Amino acid sequence: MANRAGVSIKTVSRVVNRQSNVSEATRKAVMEAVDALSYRPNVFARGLASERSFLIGLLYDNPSLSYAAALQIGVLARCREEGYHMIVESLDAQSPNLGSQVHSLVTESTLHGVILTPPLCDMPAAIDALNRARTPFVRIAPEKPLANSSDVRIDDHKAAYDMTAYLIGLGHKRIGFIKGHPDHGAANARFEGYRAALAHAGLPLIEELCVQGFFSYLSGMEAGERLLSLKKRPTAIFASNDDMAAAVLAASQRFNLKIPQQLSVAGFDDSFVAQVVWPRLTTCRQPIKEMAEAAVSMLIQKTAEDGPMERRLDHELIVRESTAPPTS
Amino acid sequence: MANRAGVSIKTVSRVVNRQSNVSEATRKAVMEAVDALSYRPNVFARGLASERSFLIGLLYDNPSLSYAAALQIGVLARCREEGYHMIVESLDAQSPNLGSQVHSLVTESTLHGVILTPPLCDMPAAIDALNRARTPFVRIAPEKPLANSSDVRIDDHKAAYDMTAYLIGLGHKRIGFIKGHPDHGAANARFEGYRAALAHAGLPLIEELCVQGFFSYLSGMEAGERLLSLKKRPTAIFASNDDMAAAVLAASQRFNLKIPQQLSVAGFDDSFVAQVVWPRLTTCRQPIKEMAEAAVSMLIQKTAEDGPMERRLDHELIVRESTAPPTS
DNA sequence: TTGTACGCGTTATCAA
DNA sequence: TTGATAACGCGTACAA
Repeated sequence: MANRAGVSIKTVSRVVNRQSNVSEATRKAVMEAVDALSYRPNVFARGLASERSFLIGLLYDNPSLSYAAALQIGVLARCREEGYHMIVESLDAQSPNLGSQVHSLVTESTLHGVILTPPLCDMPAAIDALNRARTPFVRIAPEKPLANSSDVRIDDHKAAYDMTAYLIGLGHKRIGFIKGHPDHGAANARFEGYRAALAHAGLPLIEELCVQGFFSYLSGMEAGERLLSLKKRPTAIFASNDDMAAAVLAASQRFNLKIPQQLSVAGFDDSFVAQVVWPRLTTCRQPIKEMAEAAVSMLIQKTAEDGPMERRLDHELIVRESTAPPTS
Repeated sequence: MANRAGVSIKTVSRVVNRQSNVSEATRKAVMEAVDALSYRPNVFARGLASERSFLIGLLYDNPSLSYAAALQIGVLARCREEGYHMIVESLDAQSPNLGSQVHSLVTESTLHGVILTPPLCDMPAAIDALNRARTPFVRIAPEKPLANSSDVRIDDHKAAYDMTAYLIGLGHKRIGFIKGHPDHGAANARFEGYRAALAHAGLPLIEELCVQGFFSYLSGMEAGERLLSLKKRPTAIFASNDDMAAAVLAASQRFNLKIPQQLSVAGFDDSFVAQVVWPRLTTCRQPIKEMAEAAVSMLIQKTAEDGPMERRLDHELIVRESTAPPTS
């Protein structure tokens, strides 16, 4: 114990926890001892004795690794600043016992808070379990706001609207759309944004130009091939994420289409692949790291019962080489 | 407590920990109660009372997100099977107080074991700290074996040798090589493998064809541009990982080079990008997920003091569309 | 095969 | 402002 090295007994606790009621003199003495012995309060003892576990749970079931990885960077950064740790779990959103899995998880570890990523954030079973365990959570990019629940998101509707409007502004009239995974709220919002932009420009929504994808590269490939096999193919394709857009790029190679001369391709997320494929993707940047940081901050501040908060961050249209005016 | 619901008191502990000395009858009774009350032993109480924390730490400082992400999938899978949890921390390998950071981390959390990824696995400060805290650890793809330390790896030397030999077999004689980050042991092993294959084929090692990269896309881009600007440019380029190989693909676009007709490109890892770029990359598959699983298994088995183990997994040459015989 | 007492390192409560 | 003491929920050692 540092108390021996210092002067007092478990006033150490007060110092470590930055409580008041400590004289500057003893505080200093304790801090020195802490440094000298490189003392660190044991996480388990803390967790056991108090409510505070200093553990943030990141729960995900996401086909896109890059999305989850980017999220983690933000979570880790904030955790480090605040002396928290991140524990990550992958769950199957479709599992019938998702609820009990989540419940086990949080009661087992008495997590300080949980970050729910899509599509988990829209699973009633998960949310119920969290509420039951009285564990604070914040949802990332959920389908719709929920009473008594915090979330952080971008305006997916507007983002997709902006992208579509940009393509229309380029002169495109036949714009294909590859939808995202139907379980993800953001996917639907993006499709609605696309529709709204078409409508606003007086362009018809053409059924055969809207095909279902699932955010995965493979699904993007299939969707892309279907769109490019059309008798009247689109002059531009807007995919709901970058992985699928990259797949469209690959598919267009098979059809011997020059990008962007014969086909414009746009993605969403501005993930790593967007900058790695050739031509680089025009896309919509989602500030994933910042979203993660905001989520952690909300969880930590939540010590006081402030009620649910919502935080909406800005997206950004990133124009690169995969889009251009149609040639015809 | 489930004991009330069941019959006995803390025989629950025995059942939960799968100890012997429990009659089938009581075991069943307890299990039912456990299910009924959805009881979960508290991680903190366990960690405090025993040595076992059921927490595996994954420590990384890796420029490549995809590598870390792939690793996590494997770790998570094994953890789930064994009832462990994964806590991940990102560290700065260059930080002067890396040692104390690692030390804090493990003493704070009494981690059951730690997985050290490159380049952390070759940092004496980190290893010392772990030894000091008497925390078991296994190193992924370290530079060289260490006394008293477990590791899991592939044979990077042979893998690079195989790839180089494949390119030579195709007829290439001027094969550029983009090195990986010098802090990563695997990077050096790969370069040596490349050299050995050249030597074995009686081909000279041409200085200007070997350029330094750092595993990042950007560094691959710069290295690629340098190689392609050469008066006598190589007919093939072998990059130490896929991110850099993808960058070479992009760079070759600027030079108006057709892949693979005018330039063959090979990568390493078989990461997501390898299949997403066009043409898809010929690469060397590293079973990252399996390596991670093996690492966790070693950590968990290590309950008994078996001494250090080494595990070497197989690599696999994956030939795709980015390589072909030279045209000249 | 099962139960009892004790302690793990910290925080919380209440006195001093 | 500080210090004693009792939890926190479990595992371990030993007794029954």
